[in-house]
Amino acid sequence: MERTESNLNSCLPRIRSSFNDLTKTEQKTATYILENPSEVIHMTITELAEAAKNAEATVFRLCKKLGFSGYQELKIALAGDLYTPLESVYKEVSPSDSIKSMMNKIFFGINEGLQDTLKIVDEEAIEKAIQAITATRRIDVYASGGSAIIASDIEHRFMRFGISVRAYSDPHLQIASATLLQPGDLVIAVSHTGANRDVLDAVTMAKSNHVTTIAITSYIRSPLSQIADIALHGMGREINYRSEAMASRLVHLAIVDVLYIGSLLRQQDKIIENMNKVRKSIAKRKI
Amino acid sequence: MERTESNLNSCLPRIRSSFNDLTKTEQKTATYILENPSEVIHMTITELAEAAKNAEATVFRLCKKLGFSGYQELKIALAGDLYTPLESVYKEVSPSDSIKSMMNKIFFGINEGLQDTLKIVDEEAIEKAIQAITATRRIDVYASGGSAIIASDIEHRFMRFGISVRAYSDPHLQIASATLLQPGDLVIAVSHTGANRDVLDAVTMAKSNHVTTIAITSYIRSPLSQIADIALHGMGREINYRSEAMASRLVHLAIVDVLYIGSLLRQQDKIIENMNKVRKSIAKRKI
DNA sequence: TATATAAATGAAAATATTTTTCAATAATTA
DNA sequence: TAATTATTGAAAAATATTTTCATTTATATA
Repeated sequence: MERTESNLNSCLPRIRSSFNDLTKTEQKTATYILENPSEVIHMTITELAEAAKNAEATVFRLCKKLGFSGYQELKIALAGDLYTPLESVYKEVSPSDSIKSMMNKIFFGINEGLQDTLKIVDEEAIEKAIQAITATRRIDVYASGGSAIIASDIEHRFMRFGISVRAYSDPHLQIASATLLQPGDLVIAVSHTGANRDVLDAVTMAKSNHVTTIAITSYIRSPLSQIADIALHGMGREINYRSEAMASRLVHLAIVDVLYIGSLLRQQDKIIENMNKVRKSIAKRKI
Repeated sequence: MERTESNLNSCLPRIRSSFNDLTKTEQKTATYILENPSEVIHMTITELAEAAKNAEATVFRLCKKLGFSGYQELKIALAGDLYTPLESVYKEVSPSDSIKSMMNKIFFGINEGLQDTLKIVDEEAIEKAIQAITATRRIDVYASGGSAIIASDIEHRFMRFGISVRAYSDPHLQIASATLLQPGDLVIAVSHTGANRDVLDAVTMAKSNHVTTIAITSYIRSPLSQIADIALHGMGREINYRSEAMASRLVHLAIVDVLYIGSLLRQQDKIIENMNKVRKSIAKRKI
């Protein structure tokens, strides 16, 4: 999926999110920028190239790859980043931390992930996703491993709309469901890495059936983002303690919230009726 | 290129304070910048000169006069001025909101929930919960509805510890599992309201089997919090659009992260402790 | 008011920076 | 291994910037 040029408002999160897709020399430059952002905003492309020990052309290609129109745009975005208070303090959790301190760091990391997501969000893609959701009668959700709970959440949430929503974490069921989909149906695929083979296969199958596909991943240039019709990214900077894609799943859930509320607002009348029904039934089970 | 010592974070204020000292044409340019800052950061000096209807040299002189080393420095400073931090006023999401604005509000609401949780957190309870988790060999997790995904997440996460963890969202299975639990086992019950009858029944049954119980809810005085041995609360202030416990489930997941990382760190302690024991035993043998 | 002086301005030249192109090299695939 | 593709940097081309300088405009003074 291609990116729009309209929302280029942040540089560092973008670099982090795309880092693995960069070439070796590009990574050298990217690292230099990540480590010396406040120097870079005063440097010419020639100076940066020299500092990062490669050619101007490489720096320029990096700019393009990150979605900027050129070096100037990157610098402008970087300057904006530098006044983010969040950029500053990020620490690793250590065994000697108090409970309070540990919680502080974990919660702060989550919030950072949310903030970064806000910066790199492709509003147009969110808009398209919401439109796709409000237009469909059936949603199949594919995910596995840690992302399976995101899929369950999507199932649980959108079910209230009265749409048929089903989450599949089993690869065979994913393919089976994808095979049976028809134009007008919708697939949402969730994967932290965006490189899960089973999910990719299922999405490919769905696409061959002319089904609209939405991807939710943490990496902009992941294979899943590439093949999906609509790609959404949560920038989940991770707490560095044996992180198991921790913050990212919270960020992905937050994106689900956005899709949910967005869809709700788009088709209030139809849905609110259903939701009230559901809420009343549930209330009976409560003391 | 020459370095500047100029303070970056002050282009617009600097223009305002120097405005009266500027010449007529300089003021024309200054006015244009004041009125279109977000355009200017993407313009070349030639474009700005044309837009403000005067020569490049004038624009350049303005830059110098304002204390910048050149046009680039002015733009960088301007980009810094322009950075708008996350909306601090929390409002309800409305259908007329843009995608960006909606996301801002939702993400901000989540962060507020996290911050509030930090404020009211019972560190002692967290500590006890972590101890209970690291001490047990079996965890059964009860939840239903929207909280079921929290339960799945707990299952998925703590499984990696090598403990037997099983999440039950089905009321019958919850009761069945609670009936079979034995002292030393652990129950974690998750419920947003803390008033789900089935979960309450299962927890009561578990307690009658002398099993330690941990509750994760959003309400301190909920029935579930009252009967559980250890009660954890996520303050999930909700986004006010027909919220179905939205932010709260993210906050609850964040609490799970805290328990997970906390347990991980404690186990590390335990390993070091064991190593010390071994070393001491060896020392004794040397007497 | 006319004139001298200083300040302001823009056109164009001189620099500097940026993009683009392209050939060489490295990596990958068949 | 050969063929193909991707990566890279040097250099050219295109743009952008700063500087210079002649001209214009304003200001002060006789």
